[in-house]
Amino acid sequence: MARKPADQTVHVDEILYAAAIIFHRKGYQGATMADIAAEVNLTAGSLYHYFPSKEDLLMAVLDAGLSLITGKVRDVIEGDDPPADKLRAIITIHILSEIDNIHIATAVIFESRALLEVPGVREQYIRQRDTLERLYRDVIEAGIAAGDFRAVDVGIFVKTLFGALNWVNVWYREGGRLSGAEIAGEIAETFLHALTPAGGA
Amino acid sequence: MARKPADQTVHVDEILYAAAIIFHRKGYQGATMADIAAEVNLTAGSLYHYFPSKEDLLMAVLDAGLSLITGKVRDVIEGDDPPADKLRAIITIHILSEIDNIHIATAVIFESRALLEVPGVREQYIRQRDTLERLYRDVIEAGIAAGDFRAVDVGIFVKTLFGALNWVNVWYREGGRLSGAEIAGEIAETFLHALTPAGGA
DNA sequence: TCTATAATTAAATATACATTTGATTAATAA
DNA sequence: TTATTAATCAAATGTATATTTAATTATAGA
Repeated sequence: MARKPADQTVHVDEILYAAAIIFHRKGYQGATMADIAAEVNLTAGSLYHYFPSKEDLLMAVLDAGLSLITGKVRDVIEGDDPPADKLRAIITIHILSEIDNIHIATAVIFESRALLEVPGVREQYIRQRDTLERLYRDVIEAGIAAGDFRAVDVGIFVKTLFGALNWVNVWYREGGRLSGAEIAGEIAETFLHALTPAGGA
Repeated sequence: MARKPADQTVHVDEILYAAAIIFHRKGYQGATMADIAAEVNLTAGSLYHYFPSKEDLLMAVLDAGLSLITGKVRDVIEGDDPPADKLRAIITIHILSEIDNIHIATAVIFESRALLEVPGVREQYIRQRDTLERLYRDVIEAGIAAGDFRAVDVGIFVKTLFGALNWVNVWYREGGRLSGAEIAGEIAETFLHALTPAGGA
């Protein structure tokens, strides 16, 4: 036994996804290379053919997760709908994307800390995270400027919103009382309401 | 060298606090008993004089954290102020307590996952968490019943709120732009606004 | 068909801990 | 004072696990 037939060969993306699953289940430090390998029917050593180290594997997962959400949010934000519509749309797509990629999304939230000490990686991660944050900030600032939103502290508001969005990964269960879309709608409504100017509808 | 003079002797609570610091810094799995011991000038083995295992140490930290917040919130909730005042007050005390005990609070949020597989502990933890959640639910339901709040989905709303509150631990830095009280005020305002009935002030 | 390369494995390396054990010394109670 | 107990340590134990190595086999291209 050595190289497997072509149709059983594993692809990098599958390993990345398997890693996300295991990181989600056991946390980065609790996950073993053997766990991850088993998820794709390989042995631990084989993973090194694809990733130079466990740390690199985590980096790849985090990068994939942040890029994914950022990409989706950015797609939705194009155009010139009013800020309220944009905000509702990005909150919705953000939540739906998370739920749809819950292993990767949860890894981003919980396991990024493990890399925050690795210099170089840290900056890269923070940059990516700030990029996403800025998309939200811009929409909210535009809404305030237009008088559509109440004048909140945008920095705090965005952190608050992100906390709420991230936390969805923690409590969401498939087949629960509400669908992902319903949850997204409810949460979007909460934050839209929070921005409604005094006296507004 | 063996037993230290009485005035240098370490107390259980100090170990618990040291553990919280290290768990916060490295995560439960990344923390070594030696790290924790070093924080109180002991050797790893000595910790077993106080806690039967690393897992028990984590349990103690989580328990302390949840009890702390629940206690503070419960204190504030007594009396019969209107729901809006109560909600503002508990959000505020919740955030201030977290910030004031950031190592323990962060451990509760990030490291409880490590114990969620240990049966017995899991139920205990979930029970404590639900107790806290119920305090919030009750206030919000009372507000809705009184017509002071808009009729949100209370389950989702509370999860959303908790996500936001928990996340404060992640981004809060001492000496930042705003004080803890200002942050708490801003966040409380956000959620109060979110509950304002349509047409209300 | 032959050859180079890619994918894979089993087994070896090396280390890093959690926990245990058996002393050793301070404090305290008798 | 003297025994008992509490607090501590250094050193052993044993295991778990990231990573490396050397071999093996499939695949694809010439």
